[in-house]
Amino acid sequence: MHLAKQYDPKAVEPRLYAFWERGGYFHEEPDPARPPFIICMPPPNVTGRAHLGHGSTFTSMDVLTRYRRMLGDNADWLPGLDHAAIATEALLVKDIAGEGLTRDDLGREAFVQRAWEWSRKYGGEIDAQFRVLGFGPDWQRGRFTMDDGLSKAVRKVFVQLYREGLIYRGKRLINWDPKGRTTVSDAEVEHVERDATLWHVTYPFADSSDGSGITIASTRPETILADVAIAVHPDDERFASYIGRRVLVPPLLERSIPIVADEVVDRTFGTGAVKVTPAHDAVDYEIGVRHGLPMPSAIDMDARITGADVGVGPYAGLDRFDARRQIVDDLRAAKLLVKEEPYRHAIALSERTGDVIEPLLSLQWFVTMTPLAQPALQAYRDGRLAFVPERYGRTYEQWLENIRDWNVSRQLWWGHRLPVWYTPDGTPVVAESEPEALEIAYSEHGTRELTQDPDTLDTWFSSGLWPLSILGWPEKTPELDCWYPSQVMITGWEIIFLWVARMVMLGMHLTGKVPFPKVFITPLVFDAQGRKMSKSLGNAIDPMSLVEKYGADAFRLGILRQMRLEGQEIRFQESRCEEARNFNNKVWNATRYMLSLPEGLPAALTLPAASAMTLADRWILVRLRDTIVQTAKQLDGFDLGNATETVWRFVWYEFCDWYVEATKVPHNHATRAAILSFVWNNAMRLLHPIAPFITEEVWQALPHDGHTIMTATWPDPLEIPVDREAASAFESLQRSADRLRNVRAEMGLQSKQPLTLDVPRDVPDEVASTLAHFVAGSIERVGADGGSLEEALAGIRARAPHGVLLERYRKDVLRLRNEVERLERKLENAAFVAKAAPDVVAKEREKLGNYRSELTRVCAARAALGEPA
RNA sequence: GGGCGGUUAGCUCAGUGGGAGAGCACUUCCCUGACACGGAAGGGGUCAUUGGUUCAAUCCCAAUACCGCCCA
Repeated sequence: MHLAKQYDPKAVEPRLYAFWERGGYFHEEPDPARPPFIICMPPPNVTGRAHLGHGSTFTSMDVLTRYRRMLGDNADWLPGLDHAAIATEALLVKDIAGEGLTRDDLGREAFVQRAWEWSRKYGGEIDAQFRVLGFGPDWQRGRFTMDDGLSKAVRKVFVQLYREGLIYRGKRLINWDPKGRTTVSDAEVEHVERDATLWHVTYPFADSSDGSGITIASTRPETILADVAIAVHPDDERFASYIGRRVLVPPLLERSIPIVADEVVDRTFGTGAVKVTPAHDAVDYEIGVRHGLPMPSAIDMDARITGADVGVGPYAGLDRFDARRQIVDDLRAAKLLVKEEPYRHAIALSERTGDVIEPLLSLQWFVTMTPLAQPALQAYRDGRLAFVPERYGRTYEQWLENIRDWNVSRQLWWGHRLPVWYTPDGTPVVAESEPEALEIAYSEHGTRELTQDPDTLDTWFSSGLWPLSILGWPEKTPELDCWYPSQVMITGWEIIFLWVARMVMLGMHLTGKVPFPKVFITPLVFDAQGRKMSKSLGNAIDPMSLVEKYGADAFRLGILRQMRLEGQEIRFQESRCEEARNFNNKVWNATRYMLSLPEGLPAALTLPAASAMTLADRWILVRLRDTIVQTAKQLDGFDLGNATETVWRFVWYEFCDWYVEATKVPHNHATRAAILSFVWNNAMRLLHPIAPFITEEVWQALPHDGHTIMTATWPDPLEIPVDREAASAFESLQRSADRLRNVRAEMGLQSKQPLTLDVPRDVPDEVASTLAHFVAGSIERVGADGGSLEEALAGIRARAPHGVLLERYRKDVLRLRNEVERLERKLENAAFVAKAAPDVVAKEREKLGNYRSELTRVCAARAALGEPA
């Protein structure tokens, strides 16, 4: 069999993925006889593309699913797509604008039709990208949040919550996204610090014409038009006499409003007096409610000034920001603007469109959250729901403790339409279907005339049902029986509120069960300077381009090795992928070496008799066993970065650097083919969840059982014989090799010039020649050492010019004396011996003994060269 | 304002209550019969600062400084 000198992932990966998919290895049926291991994929946006974030989150899911499948679990990773209403609709609106059309020109039906076409087109694209990355969810079970079954679940839940009194319609202050032309929930608003201006504006007293008044400070003068009061703190002596008086609203001066006292006013902000605009500010809204103030609006859903509720004079129809400029100018002209100061404050932006959020009073549908939040909080507090890393539990807890009602209606067309109809007099009828609504309308309201609410539901409403609906709920399916709750939810911290908490609340409310016992929060990916990756910064890296350069396995390895269990971010370095490509090449070439052995490889994976094994054989088996145990422990604890590191180190720094080298020594030939095959087969299985492609390719090329490594069993450490004494002796050999290589380097010896080693007669030929190979040395036998093999190895000296050896000994003596002195001091300290743990003291004593005997050897060697000790 | 992270080699980061490690980068040597996407040998750190606990602190505790994130 001929294998190319360099590993070429492009020649391997697509072929193997097709092989897996054809073989149906990603698919699983519910099997109550085996422990389930179910992960629901956070459904990517249907218009989305793979990005580096998928590198950490989705690779983690793939690794864990593959691992648990090999362990024999009933493992399934359930994929899907989210209809992502705002994002998709925004794209569509932009697209049809290119044709000179608006959403309304197209009409609802045609628009939705078009959204479906887009979904089919783009949904296929991200799935294809996931295949390139080697992700292996159970594609046959893929679901889309707009599918019939899932839509039915959404309607059912809405109706149920409504009938339980947990959904209501009300006029409340909502977050309006003018660009997206829809409301968004509190969780979709981000606060960003911006430079702004604080304008100090005087409102003249209505009852005097001497020009006196009260001055307030505001960053939003355009909302002055809808002011209904001025508020001051009740204990603020500066304004005590003003309370109850009225002022005129500038710059029109056509309306008068009262000055009220409210505890919420911050006396240190601005002038200490604030304007109150209940229809356009959350804090003002609360003041308005407390004082029974009217709540007129002056800004409409186009973010333009409107005179519908209140006189707005010449400003009617102006855009909110134009109106701001105009009003400031007019205030200045009227000498009512007393101060303009630069001011830095947080403004609210829509996470979906980036537009400045406009708080508006609007009639919308809301979910009452407190009754849903209580059980979700309880589940966390009594441990039925746990976060990894734990600290994210606090985030979850605090959000639920301060939860506010959830505005779920969206003024979009793409999404689940509200199952709400209105009678001619505006009475809402909530039902799962139109026929049912008609029935209710007739029996309860005596009419058959209904109009459906035009709004759709917040996308997260359907996402919140995902762990249930993906399994067929509300139908009773075998999948639901077996696979709900799932075992772990894996996602990024940015959607703990938007998604995780809502899944828990809805899942618990509908089934009484927490949808998953564990939430594993993966780090977010940033660029190497710690900046968020974005198109505008131009620092975004397309995972597809990394696969193109290094291969999917290298991409996965590269990003996994940058994951830290406790980390909240990865500063992504592309060099890590390059390193991983080199690692894969190493794996490939080690395989080539094995395939080139003249004696060939055995047909079966059997180990030689223990008595036949060499020192190196015994060592690598011990290392393999320890690696298996450690890797499994780390995977079980979601510590994927360290699990990857563990396998990597074993493969490269132990197996390739030491064991493979040892097998080149003729004394080690007899057992090498069997051990190499056995260890490498195990190593490939350990590595497979992390780097699925190359491990499959190598596994297939070497002795193996079964059709695919995907369904091979996870290595069992108990099947591996261990001889720790031999392993420890081999480690002495390694230390000897390190020391002797240093002598070689200090002598300036070229690699082809042999270094002669004085090896005691009682060191076996196999061991002596292995050491000689590592240092490119030749062996001269000297008198027996008499001690253990380990001691003999530690004492092996090189034949080198006296000067070189003396320099080496000088350094050794210095180092060893230092250690001996340090330990002597420590052990002479009565407090240490008395108070430290006995095993610590014993260990320190042993260390001291070792250093002393090594020092004795070095001194003796030095004396033999004629130097005083 | 409340909460949470981080500060270890030039860079990105591991790590442990008993005198600190990796990769990249750097220096030197080597295309040794798997691999130059490789091998070998090196240089480089008062483990942010200050106090405390302890026989012993880079590690635990407290405060400070700086960087970042979340919530309001």
